[in-house]
Amino acid sequence: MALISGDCGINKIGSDAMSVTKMRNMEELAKVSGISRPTLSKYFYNPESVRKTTRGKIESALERFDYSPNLFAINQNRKRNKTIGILVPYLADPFFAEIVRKIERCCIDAGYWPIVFSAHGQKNLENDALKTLAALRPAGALIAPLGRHSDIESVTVFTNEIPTVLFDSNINVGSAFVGLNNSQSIDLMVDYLCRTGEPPCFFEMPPVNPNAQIRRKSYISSMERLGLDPDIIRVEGSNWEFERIGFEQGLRLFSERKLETDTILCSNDRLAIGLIAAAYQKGLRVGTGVGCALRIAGHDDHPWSQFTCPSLTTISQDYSAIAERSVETLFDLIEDGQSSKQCQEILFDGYLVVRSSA
Amino acid sequence: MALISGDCGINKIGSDAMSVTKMRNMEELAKVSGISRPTLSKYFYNPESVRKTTRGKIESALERFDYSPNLFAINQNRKRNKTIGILVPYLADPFFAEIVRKIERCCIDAGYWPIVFSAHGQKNLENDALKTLAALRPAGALIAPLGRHSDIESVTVFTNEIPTVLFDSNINVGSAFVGLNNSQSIDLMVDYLCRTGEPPCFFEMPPVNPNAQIRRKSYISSMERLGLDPDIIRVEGSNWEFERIGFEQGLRLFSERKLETDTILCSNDRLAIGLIAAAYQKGLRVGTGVGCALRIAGHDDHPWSQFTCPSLTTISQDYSAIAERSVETLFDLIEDGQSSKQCQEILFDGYLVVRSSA
DNA sequence: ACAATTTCTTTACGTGCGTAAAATTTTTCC
DNA sequence: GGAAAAATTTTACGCACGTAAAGAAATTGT
Repeated sequence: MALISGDCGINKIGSDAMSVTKMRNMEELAKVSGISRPTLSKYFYNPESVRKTTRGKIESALERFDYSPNLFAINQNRKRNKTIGILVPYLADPFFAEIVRKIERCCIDAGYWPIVFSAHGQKNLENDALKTLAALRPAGALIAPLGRHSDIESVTVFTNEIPTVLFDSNINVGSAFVGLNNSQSIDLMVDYLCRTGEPPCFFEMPPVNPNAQIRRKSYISSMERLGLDPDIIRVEGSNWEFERIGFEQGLRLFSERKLETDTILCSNDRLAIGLIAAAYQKGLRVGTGVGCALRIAGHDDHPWSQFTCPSLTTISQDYSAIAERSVETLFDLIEDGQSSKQCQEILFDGYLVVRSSA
Repeated sequence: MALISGDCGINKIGSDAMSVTKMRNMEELAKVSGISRPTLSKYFYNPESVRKTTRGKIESALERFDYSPNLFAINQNRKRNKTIGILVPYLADPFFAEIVRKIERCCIDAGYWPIVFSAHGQKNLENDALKTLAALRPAGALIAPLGRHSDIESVTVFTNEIPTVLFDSNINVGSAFVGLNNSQSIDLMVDYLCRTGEPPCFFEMPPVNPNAQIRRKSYISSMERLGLDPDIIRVEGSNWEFERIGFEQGLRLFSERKLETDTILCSNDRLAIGLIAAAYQKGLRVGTGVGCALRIAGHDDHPWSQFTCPSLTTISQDYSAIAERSVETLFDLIEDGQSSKQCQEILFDGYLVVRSSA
């Protein structure tokens, strides 16, 4: 695949880098290289597809003349184009930054061209991104929807046109979903916390997406299964500034001192990061050792949860597995012409990462 | 600008969203709407540019028929296209995630189409991104280079073809640079720390980019100006996992107890986050109050530096100003046909954010 | 109601590439 | 060395749009 990798295009010979003349299009390159344009076209699609001697001629021409095919022209004309759209709700969230990074790599390795969009937590931006994405007529799309704030109809319209795999947050649209088995993971954590200390209350994230609901429900059923009373701390706000929410709600919570347990299970790590900051400010020591007033657990294994004070006990999502499986599923969908059954759901188990906070 | 915003394209009327028939191209829409294709083309470039009655007809057709112009075709054919390439070294770094977010917004508001790339900290990926970007023949590009690991020649070749504004890290290529006045900001911090306690040593970031060098030099001259001995703690590693580096080097540092001052100025916030975690683990209390063993200061006002324990005293970069000015400068460049003088440098002053860590 | 102006339609060509089919050349294989 | 197979060239068309020019239609101002 010559789109991104490979040596074609930019000449990198030291001193005469500036002396290579620029080719305006493939036609010009055909003239100066003595190779016909259709053969060049084949070469740029896949260098291996032309005879070795021809390849040699082309590549030596590429050293003397600066040329790279126009991406817009390529993608307009290919029958099945190689663009993959990626849309996440909030790219500044390291969870998404990280998983996008892995997805991008999978796409590039498979010879596709990933284009990344972020909704920045806003519904209208998500819709805009969907429109732009549709206007690109990509081969497929990987979408982590905003969730509750998604315009379901826009997403549906999109998935009707473009083969789409949803990930992270399932809004039951499109042909497949890849995500975490929240009920398993929450169960695992509740179990661990009850085994090692007081049963946890549940510090809820703003209900921005279905995961919020599923995690709350899982917490409740896990507690009931153990014969315990669920205790849920609801939070206000519906934006994506989870650390701030955790921090501010935490300050209030600790001031009012109305906690009935010393153990708090947070709906996600970013919330826990804010909560730990609030506890620190209030002089409450977090952890499992002597002199600790509070245990705090998170969920997601956020890239920085190992650097909180104390380091955060949490549930790890297998980023690589989710990324790889999402991409694989999408490629299957693309090949099948999305004829397959409706909304296949693929869930990965989370695993417990015990650190110092609980 | 109809590229992203606006109502054209996806029909959002509730019940009959599925009943609208899809137009394959502008020609088809012209037939069913009774408006000629060139006029439609004008409309999609700028809806205001056609008469109101015509606009009404088009928009009512758009409600009955699903159509949005093919982005690849548009960008292939426009004389001056509306694509803006954005390239950052590491998108999972919230600093870049945040600034990209702001840059994107500026571009969209100006009617451009931003496409984001990340080098993920790797030289070869940066080169790949530059090639892909060049193949898009964008109107312009905003690039925060990797820095020391950038392939200067590739970047030079790129900037010779595409109007480019560099930001964050200046490798003296292209027509303009927008960034922070590091020597001013470090000076400000050194001054503050000396005024309020022991003079700081300098915890260096891996020399991944020129900022690392500039900040170190600034620290040295600030200290010398105050008649003090600079004390630099060098770190190993050259990757972008700054928290980990700060944490591991911090553990070693605190074990060996060879610090000659209780005040550490970190080259950036991510390093400081790791360092604070190390101090916590070693039982060293960070802050300015009684019983504190250590003061730690950062640099950049990382989005999460307010949630460290204790919250981080740091230098704030004005993200919005840098983003806006970069985009403005680029647009000037695009208009001028990049005829202007060589490598104009625009620096913003940082300002001190005093929190609890120092 | 008329000319002047603006907007629209018609027609036609350009963009840079993909792609298909037939003709030609080169390579492979026995 | 000749036939079969593979690769390449030639020719031609398609894609979905931008854009330009000339003429027709609608609008404006008086």
